[in-house]
Amino acid sequence: MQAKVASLQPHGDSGAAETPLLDKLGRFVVLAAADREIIARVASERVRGFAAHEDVVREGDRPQHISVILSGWACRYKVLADGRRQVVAFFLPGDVCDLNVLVLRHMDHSIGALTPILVSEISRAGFDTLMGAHLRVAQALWWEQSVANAIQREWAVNLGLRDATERMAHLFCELFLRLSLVGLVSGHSCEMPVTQADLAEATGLSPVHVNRTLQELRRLGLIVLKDKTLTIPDLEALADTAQFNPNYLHLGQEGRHLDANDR
Amino acid sequence: MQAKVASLQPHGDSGAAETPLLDKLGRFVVLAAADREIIARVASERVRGFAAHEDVVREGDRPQHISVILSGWACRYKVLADGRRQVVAFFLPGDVCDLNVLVLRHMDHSIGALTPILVSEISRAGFDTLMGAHLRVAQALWWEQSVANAIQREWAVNLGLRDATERMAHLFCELFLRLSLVGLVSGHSCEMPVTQADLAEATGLSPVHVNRTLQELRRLGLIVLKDKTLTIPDLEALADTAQFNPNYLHLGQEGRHLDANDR
DNA sequence: CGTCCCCTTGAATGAAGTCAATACGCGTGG
DNA sequence: CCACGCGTATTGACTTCATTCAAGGGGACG
Repeated sequence: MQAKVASLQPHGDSGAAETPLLDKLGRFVVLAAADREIIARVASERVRGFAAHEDVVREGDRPQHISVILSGWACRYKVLADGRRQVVAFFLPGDVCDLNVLVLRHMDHSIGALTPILVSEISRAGFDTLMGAHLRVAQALWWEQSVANAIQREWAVNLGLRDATERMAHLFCELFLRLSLVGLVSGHSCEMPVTQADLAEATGLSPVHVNRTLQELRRLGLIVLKDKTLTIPDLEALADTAQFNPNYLHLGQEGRHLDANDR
Repeated sequence: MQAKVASLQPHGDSGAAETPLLDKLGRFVVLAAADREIIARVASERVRGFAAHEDVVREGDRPQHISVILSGWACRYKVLADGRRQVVAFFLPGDVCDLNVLVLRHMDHSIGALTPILVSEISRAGFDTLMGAHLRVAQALWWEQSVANAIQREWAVNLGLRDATERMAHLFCELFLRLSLVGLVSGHSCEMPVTQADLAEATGLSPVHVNRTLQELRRLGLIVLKDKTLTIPDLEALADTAQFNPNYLHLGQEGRHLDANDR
């Protein structure tokens, strides 16, 4: 009755945690050594750290660079005039924060650190290098951006029609798979370094109800969450209660035909 | 107390309704005559009609072309295994349905007509022509895509933290401004050719509650909605109750510095 | 040892959903 | 011309899910 969850197995814990971006891009296109080298170089030009709760970019800013998360978690959020906050995306290691700041000049939202983070700041010039010099890299970046958009759409679905339990379960499924892409799950566990209040802002629930929802998921034996560590004993089962369909993450090696070595 | 709504005046009813795409793109970059000509040509190669409620593309498909709405309204939606539907975007005349189908091969959602529509189907080849031949056009398409993503984010905010009244009001503000971009508002009125059930799927509310919410907005004198026509007597007032901040639509002529004639 | 942050729990309230009945147009065909 | 059916809009009564308010507990850290 549930759509196929063929690719629910965590993906490649092969990836080295130091190069989450390479891990991710390499999952879509087959990068040549030169490609990998140039990504690594551009992405290490300027590295910056932020403390938890610090803003990386703020609404209204006109950033001159793109940020890539190297370690830690961040989020994209918007604030209404009366202070209500909604997190509309989580950024995990390897995620590119905002490719389109280069075309939309003013930020229409903010990006904040959820935990202490390290980000690589890629300048316009560095970006042009990436996009121009190597076709495969440009394609990979486009793909990463497209997947981010797809995730954004799925969040709308999550907020629009899933109840609290499904919503939390869905978020956990997504984060678990995304973390597995960059080698950050081990066995059935991954880090979950955010507070219940953070989860509340991401799911549109109240902190109190997040707490109750987590207890419900625990009671059902679907998750173990303790000491900032999430364990999912049975991912299929969790996916089932979440009505989670991983297709929107486009994990299917869709771009593997774009092989840098096949010319 | 409300963020500046400087650009709340409807934009340029100058645009001819026959060329909504040109209207929109021309709002970002200044297109040369040759640019306009090539867009018009590519966009008129293959035109197709769909009846209301017909699907333009379905989840799982691998479309070989990009669709641009010429007339009528469509939507992007997702369906859960148990049949629950969530609309995650409205497409109005001039909107490009999905630039990234060219990189993400399988559709992770469907696109359906809300009213009878005419779409222009741009093939991969036509798309390459657009992107390759004229830098300005490529930039304009990127911009259109980026704005679409920004809108998607705002929908998440809408679903996550606004109550029913604010949510409906917000949707109306957005649609009104987007329609004004393509010359489809006259005075304080625009078409609203969708049913209350459609609005329900877009706002994550039940049809019954949409009805009550509409009555509430009418009672407050914020909208007149009758015979598929929406009239907003006081856009500022509606925007205020919606906590609507138009910045995410990026109406500010941000790309006007990209002038095709300034070389 | 106190303070702060985070998590937890309970009880009361409220917003939106569900169910069900009714009403209104509108086109179709008898 | 009228009866019928269908999709859409409306209304009322009841239920449910989630929020709010308020209080207490536990651990980390100065």
